Amino acid sequence: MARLLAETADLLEIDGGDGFRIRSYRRAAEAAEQTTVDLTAAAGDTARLLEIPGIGKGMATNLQAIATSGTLPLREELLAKYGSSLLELLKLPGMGPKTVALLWSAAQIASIDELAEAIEAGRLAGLPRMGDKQIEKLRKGIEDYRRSAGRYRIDVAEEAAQRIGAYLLAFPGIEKVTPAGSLRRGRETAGDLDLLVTGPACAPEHTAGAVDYVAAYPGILNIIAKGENKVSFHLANGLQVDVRLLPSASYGAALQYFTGSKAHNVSLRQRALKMGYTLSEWALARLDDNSTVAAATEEEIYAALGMDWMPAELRENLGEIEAAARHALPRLIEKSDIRGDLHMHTNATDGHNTIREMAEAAVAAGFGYIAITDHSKNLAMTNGLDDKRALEHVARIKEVDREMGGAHSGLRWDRG
DNA sequence: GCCGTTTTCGGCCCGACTGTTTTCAGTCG
Repeated sequence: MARLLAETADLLEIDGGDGFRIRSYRRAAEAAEQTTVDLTAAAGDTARLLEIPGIGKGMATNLQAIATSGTLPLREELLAKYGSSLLELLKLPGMGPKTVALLWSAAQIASIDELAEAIEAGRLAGLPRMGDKQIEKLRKGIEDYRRSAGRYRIDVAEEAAQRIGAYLLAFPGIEKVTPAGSLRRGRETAGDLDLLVTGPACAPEHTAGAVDYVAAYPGILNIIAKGENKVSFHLANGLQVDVRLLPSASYGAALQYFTGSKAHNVSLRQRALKMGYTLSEWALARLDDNSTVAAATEEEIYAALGMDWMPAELRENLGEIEAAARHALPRLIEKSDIRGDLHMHTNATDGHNTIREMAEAAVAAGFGYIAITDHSKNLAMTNGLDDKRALEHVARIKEVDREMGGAHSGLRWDRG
């Protein structure tokens, strides 16, 4: 349902529809994706649908149409006019609805393949806003899109963040590098990597040296954009990295802004406006005289908005803004809440560390208990413990427990 | 098309970067 509503928003945009109506479809798509209400089951209950923020009378009707017919009339109408392959064009970088509409009306281009052909045939030259650079950008965009599309596992993004961070910190005048975006929010995947950088080298008007240094990072495949405050590039694995240089006075505002999520930020800025403020990546400022209210830390920005600061993991616009205003944020499970580990392999089979090392690491992590769960011998396991080695292993566990002052009160051996 | 702590009408988030349009439109995050 969310996808169909989002597609309808895209089609409306290509069609030149009202921007606010388009935004309503986007908002409804997000609402459909995030709600815990079973929309198919609730389709007959209009009042229930209307309780969902972003769903009004029209969207309730749309959801009901999707539940019964699998689509909605407006989407069908627009698809009949434009065809579904137009939607794929929007996925190319730099390609928005206005450009798609232009290509469609001026050159009858309705798909990525047709666009590639038109570029090869030189049919784009002479169209409005289609200079050499723009055409080359599209050509490159098609290449990139066909090669790599999608999101990256968080550990991939994390490793890239560490490597780039170490490189950046070597530049004189760069003092701090902080990953923002989905990496900071602890999502499982990241679409791109946002790195915020501050220090004397990031002072306004004096960023040129630092910008050049960023753009000289050895792992860069190609530079997407390079300005006064920002450098965007692709790494060899296709991951897009946005590096932003900020004065420390704005660091909190920028960190808040680039951590997102987008939905969280939109809600937060609406709240700011209602309170007579405007929130940007530079500061929370008064609407009337533009004077800064808060900017240096996230804490003071949230406080000025009448809210508690919240961990980045909560910022998905799923009720956390209201909860923070009521001072009723939930406590997140932290690493320190983990009491033990019930699945550990040692180097007796396919682990990498000894019993003693595992036990010491567990103590250091504050665990109350661990379970050593090495493999027994079976057909699939080449290095599993036979009965004799297993008994020796247990004896060694008892020995380590004794050496480390344990009472081995709960020690037992179960053959699995 | 949605929404409401002055409103059922009249609003709706904000700024950077790019390319090409001599003053700005389009895209992006």
